[in-house]
Amino acid sequence: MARKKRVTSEDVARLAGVSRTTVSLVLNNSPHVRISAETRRRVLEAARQLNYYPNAAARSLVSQRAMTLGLILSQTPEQVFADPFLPQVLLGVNSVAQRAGYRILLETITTPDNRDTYITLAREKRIDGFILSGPRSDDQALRELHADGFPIVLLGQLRDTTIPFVDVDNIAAAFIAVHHLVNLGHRRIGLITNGPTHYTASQDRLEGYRRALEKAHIPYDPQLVMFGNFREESGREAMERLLDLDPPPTAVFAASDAIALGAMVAIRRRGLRIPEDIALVGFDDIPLAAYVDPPLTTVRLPAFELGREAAQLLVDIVEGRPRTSLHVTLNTTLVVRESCGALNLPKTRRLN
Amino acid sequence: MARKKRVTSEDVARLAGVSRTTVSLVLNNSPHVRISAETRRRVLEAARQLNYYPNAAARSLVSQRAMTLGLILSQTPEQVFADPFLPQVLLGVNSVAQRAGYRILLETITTPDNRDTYITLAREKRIDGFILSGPRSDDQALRELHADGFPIVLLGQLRDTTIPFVDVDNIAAAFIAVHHLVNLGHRRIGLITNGPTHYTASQDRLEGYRRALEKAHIPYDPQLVMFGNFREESGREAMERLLDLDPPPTAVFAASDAIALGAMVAIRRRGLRIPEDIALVGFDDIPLAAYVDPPLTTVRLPAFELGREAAQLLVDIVEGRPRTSLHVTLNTTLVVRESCGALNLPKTRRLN
DNA sequence: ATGGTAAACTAACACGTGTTAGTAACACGT
DNA sequence: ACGTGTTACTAACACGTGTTAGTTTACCAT
Repeated sequence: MARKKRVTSEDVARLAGVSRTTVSLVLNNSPHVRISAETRRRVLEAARQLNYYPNAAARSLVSQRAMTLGLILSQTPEQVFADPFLPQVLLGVNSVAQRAGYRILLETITTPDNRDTYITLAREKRIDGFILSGPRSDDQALRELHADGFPIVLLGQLRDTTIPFVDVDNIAAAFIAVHHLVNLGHRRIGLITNGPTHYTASQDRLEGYRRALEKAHIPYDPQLVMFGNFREESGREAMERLLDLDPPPTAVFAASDAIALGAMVAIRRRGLRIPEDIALVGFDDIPLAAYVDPPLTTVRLPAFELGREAAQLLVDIVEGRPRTSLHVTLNTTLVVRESCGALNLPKTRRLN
Repeated sequence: MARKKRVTSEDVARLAGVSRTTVSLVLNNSPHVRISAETRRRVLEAARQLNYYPNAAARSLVSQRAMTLGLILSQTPEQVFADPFLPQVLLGVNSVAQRAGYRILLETITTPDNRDTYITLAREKRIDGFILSGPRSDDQALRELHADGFPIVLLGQLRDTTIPFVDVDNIAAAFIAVHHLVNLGHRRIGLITNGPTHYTASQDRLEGYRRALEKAHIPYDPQLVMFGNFREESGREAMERLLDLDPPPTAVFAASDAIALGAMVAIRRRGLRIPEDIALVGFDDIPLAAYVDPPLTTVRLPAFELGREAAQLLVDIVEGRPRTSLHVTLNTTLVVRESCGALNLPKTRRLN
């Protein structure tokens, strides 16, 4: 007996004995319009009774707003697969979006050639703006979209553009990490980057490393700098090359925890101890970091906050709210555990 | 000089010198209609030249299809926060959705009272169907939606409904895990559930445990069964109570890796060794499992496949494709590492 | 010539909402 | 009586597309 026909505002109007316009005005709480309390009650009652929900497509067609934000992950499948921060970033984005009445459309761009899928999303007006994680500098369509005034927020940076972004201060973070090792007395400190230097983040972490050395009047030695490619395996290989040096470094800053994990494997294979023979500091604070043996000293990435700030910035842009700055840089914190040697624990074995 | 005005199919029609209908027919490759090659070429050229993208709202208004699927995560914030499978499930869903031309709208329901947000999503026709992870049996609105014929696929199960689902065979998985311990000679095997038994998954894993004992003619001893609440902490406490038994079990099946991790802490605090004093098997195969000391033997959850199958099932339902079964059960695999004692490794210390 | 058919295209409606411009009714001050 | 303003409401347009029913043109068999 259930009406299969869709319920429209027309039906609500008829039941309440008013016009469709009045229904719209009541349901959207339009200001500048005074509707009598009695009429208002009748409309709301009719809507409830008919279980009326306004059609989203019709609404966004006329209002020119999709009330939807895109979250675009531009990463290789493996990167997404093992991304321990995705849930946290997502929650951060969600917390803001929900309050502001937006939904989240999630898209993963696993190969550069289907990058146009998020351009389509924007051009079709299916989303009002998007957050792009992992922007690539060769993305021409992205620049065009930005030039057309489409709201975009990057998670990460594109140095040669003015596109709004939210990012971590990688230079400062790396500086603090390396400075910490300097303070512990190390003078021969190796670096394994998390990725190639055409990635802004990798480049910045290298810069932070250099500045920390400079401040301590330690000459920069290119031999001590190795380049990883995000994968654990590359961290292991880089560490092996560092250990082959004569003399090897006494401490190493691995610019990602994945790299650090690989480095730990290499160090152990040589029968060396952490932190006694080689002190190690990572970057990211993935969940694993606290569990490895010894627990990894690392730089904590404020994943939830990154998502939250990016969403807030995007919503502000979409809604035309003025902002003092369109570039947000968040601070990191150094989480001191045992791999750096700063904590002198009783010399009994940890964990068992 | 760029036209700020939106480009519509009207503009394309004008430039190509045809009617708007012809533009639509060409762009949508409508069958049953024969358009001359020359006209077709002119239309496509005009569309390209004007950088035309059809408006999604208008299209979905008239077609009554949103071409969007919802992915609803009904979990507490902490659960989402630390969910190591979310990225994989997402990729699985994405792989199918992308091929079928659907987008993914992601919603997280962190408290039971904003559960109506996904009902709204459906009623507003913003999505054509959804995948619900973590359904609760007291969700009345969900049942109504299903009764109205709205396409829904559960990730997990709701036993007293006929709602389509994709799930893992928890009974078989637990059976295999416990059977493995039996094969290793254990007769006094403890169980720590991952959650309360009103969760279908928890209940099923308990059932698998019972069946494995039954098959080995080991009497079921309620004293050996403890109940966790998903959190690591609860695993530690449960394990302590198991160790207080006289005699304590020689092996324990922890029905989630988080629980197993907590159990490991408790075991070590007593100065006992894994697997020599207590053999341990977990469930989930989170990334951490391979890294803890000793590496955890556990049941691998096919996260990517769960997402993929759920999406495929949902797309089939939405598009009215006939399916032989609306209930999909996926198999798990037992990943044998060292915590169960099956691998007799050289007695040197692992990891360092 | 004529009727019939197919190809190629178009006019016009439908989808469901937000909103502007307008109207009727009424109160009120002069 | 008359203009002015306010209240409470409605008619009608706009949003941009898919699609049905219909029209014109060209071609062909009789």
